[in-house]
Amino acid sequence: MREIVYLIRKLMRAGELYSKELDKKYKVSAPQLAALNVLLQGGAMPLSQIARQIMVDSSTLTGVIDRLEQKGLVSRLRNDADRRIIRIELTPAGQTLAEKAPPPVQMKIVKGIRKLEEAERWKIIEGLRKLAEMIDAQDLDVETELEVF
Amino acid sequence: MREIVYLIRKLMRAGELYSKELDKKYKVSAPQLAALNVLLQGGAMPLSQIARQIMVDSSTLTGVIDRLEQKGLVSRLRNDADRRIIRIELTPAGQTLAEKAPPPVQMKIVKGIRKLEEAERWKIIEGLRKLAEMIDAQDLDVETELEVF
DNA sequence: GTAGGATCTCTTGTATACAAAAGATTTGAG
DNA sequence: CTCAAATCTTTTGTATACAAGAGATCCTAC
Repeated sequence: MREIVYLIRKLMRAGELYSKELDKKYKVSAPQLAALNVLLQGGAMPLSQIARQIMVDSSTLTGVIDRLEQKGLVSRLRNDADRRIIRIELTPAGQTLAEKAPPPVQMKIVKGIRKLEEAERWKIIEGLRKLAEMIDAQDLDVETELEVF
Repeated sequence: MREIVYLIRKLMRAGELYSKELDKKYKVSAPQLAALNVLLQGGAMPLSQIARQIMVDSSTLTGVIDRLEQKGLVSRLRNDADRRIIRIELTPAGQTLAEKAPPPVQMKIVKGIRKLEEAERWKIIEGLRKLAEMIDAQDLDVETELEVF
């Protein structure tokens, strides 16, 4: 039980360190790469849609896109039909990078997973699913749960 | 495979939202509560030791402790034997809060886990362990793994 | 006893991350 | 048609988070 919390924290930390590493070598962090990948898969799209896909708040993504734009990897295009929407588009440089670079975070795990038996792989997925379900089922009500302690 | 990444991200996000919720209701975030709990268990100790236990960089923890100190939940005590070390100590208010409040993050999951069969619980732990091993085994070398793609 | 390395905390700089609210624009209700 | 609600992006404010390096202090080898 305590161990579960510990392990989750460990995964989170590994993800962060990985992102820094990526940033150092490729000048692109994990969230930035995630955005590029979404654009590579789905083509130009509004910021809000990217945010949904990578599960990040739009306000967070604004900054991420800013940095990608500064590096010339994406550009913002105003849509004349609906002027609220700004479509984010890969530049050629962004396209190249997105194609060349691996899916963010994934990589670290990918290599390890390849070595596992099918059964082991399932164990991981099932376990994570259970955790995710658990989190979905409960609303974020802190109060109620406190009484358990 | 993609699903694993998605699920991990989901867990991370749930953790963040949980922390904000906690902060709103108890004026203490998850990392702050984690620090308080370590102090409750282990008594007054230097910042670096707390950092190790909650797996956070010392430079990060400095800010966390600052905020706890501002709220009067901990205090910094200079050690005369070794003047580099500053022992962090729970104040009475901090002690009360740490005793009353649940272990951070844990809670959300705890409630769900209680409902699971032993076998299910094992599946989760085994899965997470496998992931964690995987991450330990590999160094953070981005380069090598890139070639796979 | 002193210089160099080790250890501990803190500062600086950058990047996430969220909520809340502001600003611009579109849409829908009446 | 018009005004309010909804939608989309940004801004603002706060909290993590890390690395790199600064500053203080201790310890060890010589």
